Amino acid sequence: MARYNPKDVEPKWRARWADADAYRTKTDPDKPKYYVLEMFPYPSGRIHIGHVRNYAMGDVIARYKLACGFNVLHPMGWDAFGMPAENAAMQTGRHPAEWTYENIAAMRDQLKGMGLSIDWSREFATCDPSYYRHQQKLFLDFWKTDLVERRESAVNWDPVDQTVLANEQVIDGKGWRSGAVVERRTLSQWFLKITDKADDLLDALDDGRLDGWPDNVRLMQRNWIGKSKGLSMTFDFADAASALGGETGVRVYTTRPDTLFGASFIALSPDHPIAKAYAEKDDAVAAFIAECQNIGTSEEAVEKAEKKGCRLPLEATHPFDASIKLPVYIANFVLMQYGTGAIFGCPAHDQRDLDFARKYDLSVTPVVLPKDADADAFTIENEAYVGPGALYNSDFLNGLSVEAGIQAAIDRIETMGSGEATVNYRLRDWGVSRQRYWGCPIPAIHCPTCGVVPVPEEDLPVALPDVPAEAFQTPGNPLDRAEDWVNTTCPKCGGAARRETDTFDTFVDSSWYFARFAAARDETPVDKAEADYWLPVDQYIGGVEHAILHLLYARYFTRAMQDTGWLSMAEPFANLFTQGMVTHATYKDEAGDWVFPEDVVHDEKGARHADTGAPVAVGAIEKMSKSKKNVVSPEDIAGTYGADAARWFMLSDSPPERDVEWTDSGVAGAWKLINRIWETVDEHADIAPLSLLDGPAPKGIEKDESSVALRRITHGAIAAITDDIEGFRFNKAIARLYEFVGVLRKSANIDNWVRAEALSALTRLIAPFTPHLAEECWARLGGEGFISSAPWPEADATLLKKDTVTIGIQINGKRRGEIGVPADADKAATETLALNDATVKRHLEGATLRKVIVVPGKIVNIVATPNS
RNA sequence: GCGGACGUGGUGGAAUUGGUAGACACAACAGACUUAAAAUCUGUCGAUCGUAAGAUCGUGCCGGUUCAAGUCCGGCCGUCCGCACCA
Repeated sequence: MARYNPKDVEPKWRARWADADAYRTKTDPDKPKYYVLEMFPYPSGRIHIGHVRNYAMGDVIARYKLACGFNVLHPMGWDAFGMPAENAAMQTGRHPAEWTYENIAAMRDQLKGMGLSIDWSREFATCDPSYYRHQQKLFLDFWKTDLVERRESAVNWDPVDQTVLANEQVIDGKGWRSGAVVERRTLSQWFLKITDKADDLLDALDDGRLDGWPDNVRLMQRNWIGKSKGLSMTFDFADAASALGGETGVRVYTTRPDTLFGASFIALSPDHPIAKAYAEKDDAVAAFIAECQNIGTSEEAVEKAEKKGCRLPLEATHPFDASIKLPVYIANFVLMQYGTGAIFGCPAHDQRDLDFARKYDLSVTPVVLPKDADADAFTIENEAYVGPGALYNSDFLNGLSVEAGIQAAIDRIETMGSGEATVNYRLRDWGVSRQRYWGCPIPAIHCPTCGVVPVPEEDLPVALPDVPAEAFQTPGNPLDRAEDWVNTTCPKCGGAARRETDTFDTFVDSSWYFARFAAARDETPVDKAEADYWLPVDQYIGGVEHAILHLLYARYFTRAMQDTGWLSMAEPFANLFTQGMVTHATYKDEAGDWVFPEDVVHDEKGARHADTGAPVAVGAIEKMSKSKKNVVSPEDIAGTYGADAARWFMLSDSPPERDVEWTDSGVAGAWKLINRIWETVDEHADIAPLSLLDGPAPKGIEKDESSVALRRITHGAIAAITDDIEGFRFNKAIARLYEFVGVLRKSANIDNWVRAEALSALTRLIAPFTPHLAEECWARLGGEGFISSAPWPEADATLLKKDTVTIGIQINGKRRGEIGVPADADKAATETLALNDATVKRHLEGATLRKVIVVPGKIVNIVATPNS
């Protein structure tokens, strides 16, 4: 008997699948479709064990649905634009395109080595001009449809690298790469008006359209959109004539208009136009604003920053009581981007306002009285009261609840004409401009005469100019310096003009790739009829780290494509599964440098370096990352044990949504099982081939106990594993397979037909997990064609019913034994059987029976009290 | 600070609606085979007591509901994730 050798077997089957074009998908309106998609990878260089987990999960679903008779689409491509390619260009002097396409080639080979059922004919990279030209077309359509806006916006500017940085790239107020202090600059940027769709993006989270999404992702999106209902209102200036900036009052936004009588100051954002007007006339104000801008936008900075303000020579009149004058400050904690960029401060009921009021010695008037509190004794010390209660100190609002007070205050302000109920979102419009070379060029032209003009469609694509690799050694965007490319003529007036040199945020690239996979056409972004057949994606699988941005942008983009007539649905992903990360222990040597796990040995003295013997510190178990060196190469594993073993291990033990720690012993366990299956199949191939199943079941097997027992196990396994795959419980499906194999190996004297039935089922059940092994087993058993085209096994319901069941017996809630009862025994019969059980009798001696609770098929609980 | 998830043997984890806690696997230990080792196979494996039958305890901690709680409720403790000066 030959030992199973994946090094020969796996490439053989992959070659045969490829020759037969086994996973090529065609649109077929007569068949039900199923679109499985895993988030496409960034071509960083090598595939990572996390990719193996992600794509193995998708492949299980794809192969399972294929076996169930669905027309399955399971494509793959590359999210290929982005910063790492430019960083590599800076470090290695290689052109981003060269680096990227080389990585793609290497990773494609690796992925193919996993034996995934992917339709490779649909592959593309987002950096292919044949992809991004359509993205440019979509953008032009969005522009025409008023989904796009050009607007000034503050950005983090790195003065050394001369580029815009994302917030995540600003560390302690400094550029992550250059270390230079980041400046805030205002640039004209392109925006997609996602806030216009905020309500629908929010509604869809709860109205059933996204029932196939995990609750936590929906919640994160809800919080991110952050809808709040409140009041926008104007506080008039007491001496409007002397106010700078040409305004007679200031507009504020509040969600707590019920606390208006507790107002003690007005605060403006340092970026507020009125603040800026004063800064021009007053150096102290200008200095304060400059100081605020230096704090930076990072979270830590914001958290530590003390509340500070700068008093303006200005007072506002209280709308409900003209005798109350409120001082106006510029305050560092007020954000220009949210609401109106100005607030009224009510220190008693807002912690920030209270901190500010204490610092500047402003009045603190409580206006909400907690239930059971005494109005005379209730005071605010250093903690604002934000809970419910009854309004007081509040004139016409007195006695109302917070909710009723909010409404009453809004009504009064609206009647007075000085404000109106307003909805605000935390979500901001999506700035898509990046001052980068390696991205999709934004198809716009700047003309000194005509302004910003769209590139005519017939001129698409606006292809990236071929700049030399050395261009990346100079700070700044190489596109700015590509004079031949930048200088062009205006499509409107024909005069000299310049191209837009910003490229799209790479999130744009990944916001519609799923549609392109399904319905690509050379001349249009998608074919609508084909997109209607395939979309939405039935099962989308990826990391939870994309729970907010990518998924929200893709949802927005689908709506925008609906508005522009390219698609006919709003939601791109019907079902979403977020899988956990693959983690591994980290190691550091005495110098504090990371050490690869393969260089670490464990002995009685602890962890040491394999070569030097120097002690190594064992660090936290973390997500595998190159920088921490805690990576395991999938190629090594596949080389030793085969792709099937790697896939099997990645899916066993841990629930798919949870993080899994990589261990070497785990893969060895997978390898053992693969061999056991092969041996079992090989031993039976001649005596129990699949051809036996062409004939009818032998007479009398329904009376043969061991045959019936094995058939029950076979059909029980089919039912349970099917259910587990449907529910993404791959770890449980695998546990079931272990059990099934264990029983089958010990089935020596059972009828061959019954064993052939079990082997047929087993082979088809493992096919989604270990496709190469399954094909080899299928062929060995004499199966016809690929197992990938064999139908999924069906469980025989009559074999799932049990004749007798074992149920537990409790006495006073404690388990005292178990009995076998007929499966259809009623309560009375079960109770009689239980009470006649010897153990039960023994326990009931000297006690009085009080009550017997029977849950048929599950448990009997006998309540008794001792006689004393 | 706000929102959410989770906490079960030495380990990963099962127990889907309250109903026999610990399936399946890893590690460990013992045995078989072997000159030996590896591989493979067999067995043991929550804790305590007991030769055994069995008994008692046991799902982060404290309390509650119930005939019955890992599961439900209240209060703590801990870990992880998301958001974070959002008015």
